[in-house]
Amino acid sequence: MSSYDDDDPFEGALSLTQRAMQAMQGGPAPYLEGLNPAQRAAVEALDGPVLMLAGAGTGKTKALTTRIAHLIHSGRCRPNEILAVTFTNKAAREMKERVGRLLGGAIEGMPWLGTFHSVCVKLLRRHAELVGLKSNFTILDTDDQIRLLKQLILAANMDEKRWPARQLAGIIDGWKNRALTPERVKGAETAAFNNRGSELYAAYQDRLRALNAVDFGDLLLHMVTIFQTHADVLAQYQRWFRYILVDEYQDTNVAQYLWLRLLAQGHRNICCVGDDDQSIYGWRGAEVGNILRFEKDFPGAVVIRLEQNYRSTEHILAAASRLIATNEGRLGKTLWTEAKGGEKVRLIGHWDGEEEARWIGEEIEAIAAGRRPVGAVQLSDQAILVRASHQMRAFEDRFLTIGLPYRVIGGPRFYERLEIRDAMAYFRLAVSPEDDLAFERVINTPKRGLGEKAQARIQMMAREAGLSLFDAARRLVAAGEIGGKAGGQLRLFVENVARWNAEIRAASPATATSPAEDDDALIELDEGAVPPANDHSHIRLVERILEESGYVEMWQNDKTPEAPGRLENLKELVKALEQFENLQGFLEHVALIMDNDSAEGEDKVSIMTLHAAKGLEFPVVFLPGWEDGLFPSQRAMDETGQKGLEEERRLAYVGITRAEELCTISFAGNRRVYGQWQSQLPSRFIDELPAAHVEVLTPPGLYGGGFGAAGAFGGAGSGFGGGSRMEERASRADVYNSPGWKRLQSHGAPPPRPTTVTTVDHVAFGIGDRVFHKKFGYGEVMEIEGDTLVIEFDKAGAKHVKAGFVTAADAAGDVPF
DNA sequence: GTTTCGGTTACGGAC
DNA sequence: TAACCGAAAC
Repeated sequence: MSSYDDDDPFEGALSLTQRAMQAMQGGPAPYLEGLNPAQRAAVEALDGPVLMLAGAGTGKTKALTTRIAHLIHSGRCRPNEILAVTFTNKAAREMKERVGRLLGGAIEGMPWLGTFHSVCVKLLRRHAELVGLKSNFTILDTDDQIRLLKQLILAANMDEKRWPARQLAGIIDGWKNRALTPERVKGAETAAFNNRGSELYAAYQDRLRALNAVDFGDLLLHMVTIFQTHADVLAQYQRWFRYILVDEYQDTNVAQYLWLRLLAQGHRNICCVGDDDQSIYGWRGAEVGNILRFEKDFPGAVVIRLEQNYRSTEHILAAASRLIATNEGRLGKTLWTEAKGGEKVRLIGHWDGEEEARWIGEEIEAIAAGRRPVGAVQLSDQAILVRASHQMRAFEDRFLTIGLPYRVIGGPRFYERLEIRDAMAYFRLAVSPEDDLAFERVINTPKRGLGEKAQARIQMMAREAGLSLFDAARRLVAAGEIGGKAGGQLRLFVENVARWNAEIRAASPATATSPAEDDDALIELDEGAVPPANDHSHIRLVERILEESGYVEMWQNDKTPEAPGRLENLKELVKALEQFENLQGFLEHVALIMDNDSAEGEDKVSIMTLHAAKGLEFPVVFLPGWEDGLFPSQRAMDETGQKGLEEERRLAYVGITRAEELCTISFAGNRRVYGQWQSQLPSRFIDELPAAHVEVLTPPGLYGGGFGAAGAFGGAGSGFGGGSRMEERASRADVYNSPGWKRLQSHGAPPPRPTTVTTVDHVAFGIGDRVFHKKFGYGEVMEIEGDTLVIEFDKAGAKHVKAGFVTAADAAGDVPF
């Protein structure tokens, strides 16, 4: 065990321990103060299996991080002997920071705190050869995965249209989630994917191995395989990881479950934290059963419930609790709060989705202006949580129009963007020219005249000679077998890649191909992220790669409106490299990083899906689109029936419990679905809200104000408003019988419109009118040709625009509505 | 080899 | 509706 005592990789860890020891000599652990009894119990039950059932907003992370601090502080183990896994990088980061703060500022020193995937990557790099890989394997993302599968489907002579690669990817992911290797699948599920599923799965795994690559599912699957087939390796880690902690346990799939169970088998020092009511990832393989079964898996487990909520008002909590109570098979928790009073959950119906967006926009502005009885007035205190990402558009459109700053969380991610993936492929190729997938991606990007024919020749040469595509290309160039312009371009490409690679090797000879192998000492540097002491030569190299490859030039010459943004993103990518010591470290990091919460400081409204909102909280929350079919989602109900409906209900529960002070649920009577207008029914979940904790608002645009104000939802005595009857629930029937409701549904073919809002379609514009366009901004009408206007925009210049896309800008520069 | 066209599909999404 | 993809047109 001397290898880590005198080596420096653990320096952070040791200093953390030392600091903890010093703190201990100073008296009892200070961090234990401020915990409530349940939290304290969860922190102090250090040995043996513990299940922490932590309701929304009950201080789960506090308990978890304090527990880690306590493990270290009490001398039970060193930081590097704790395995702590989360699902997202964000959660891992937050945990690291908070543990560090508890123990006095150190954030390094916990090499095994990370996501399931990042921990598995580290382990798998160490034991790659046991599953036929080299330790420098690459990690494919979904995009690469699909392209690979497409090739295999075509190779199997199947019609890619009838049997799309996406679907096969889903099937294979499902198998991997359940820890099924191709051999295990063979017997069962032979009917999958036109009876070819298991065969294609096997072919895919072979192909991955040949490429020295893995997909995300493999990270877990391979480790489970290794643990199951190499008792010595498993035993080594069982000894090493003396304490195991798992966050969001309700979201674990079978593979993760097996992985954890194998590791915990010996000492059983495993603490799982979760909330069965917040299990919302069943559709991607999560098994609520894992958490429901914990006490059976680990007999004698201590079960601790965190039920005191510190986040929401009593109305919000009551609404959420009542709703979730409809689900069956819960472990059961009773959330309570000391907070009294506050606003009731608000409910409002709208004519259509656009009006809903308009109303929410106004409401957000009213709150930001302090015109609503909530303490929070920042835009960043407010969030809109939708069921499906396509719902975001109505809000984006509206907010662009009125100039309300917003931020979409979890949209298309930075590292998934086309230009970033292209650039990354160049970097991958420079680091390892034998990366065939990277080669394929950029060989003709920018266009080098190397089309299908030329690429087929490279492929053939590679297959015949057993070479990588790059080496095959090099050989073809050397032999002068590809002539003309293409030949010259290919030569240039090959020379470039070879040169870049040589420079990388010269810069860091040790890491270029074969990482040091020291299986005994489980020593790991913490990620590739290294602060200063960095000459930034790799930054200059990367800039040159982008220049010399012609990639930057390609976008500079591109006249499409996206091009400038893409160049901007490339700059950002180069900047991100500054955090890393070398290119290899960066590539490793990026493969597992999916969140991009850059520019968090700005004051903007957040828009995100309910899934993305888990773990977050906001003073003000809007929950639009509560309509049957949309939420609960028809697809979820079709796929898994009652089970799906219950998961949707948990999603609703997650949504409501994100709110601290004010929660507003809304629905629309009409909505466009796939371009078709449909009339909608309010969500059945609205029936399940407790009337006493809900206030029904009157929608705008309904003359007479009958809806809500005059007793919609039953008025006093039959639903909302009957404050004394906690158990009384709102009913959709109340909605239908209300005078306002009939006006919320359209009855004919024409696209519905809010009755009292004037649309601009038929507003006649004149030459010289000031107008507003949501993309181009303000401008002046120069010419009119039928319904097309020629507008000189202040910022964007002259454009031809259909009249329907602009609104009249009044003198104040404001927008109508 | 590249661009355009037309038919199809989409709307749960972390790593 | 719009975005995407493969096939036909250029």
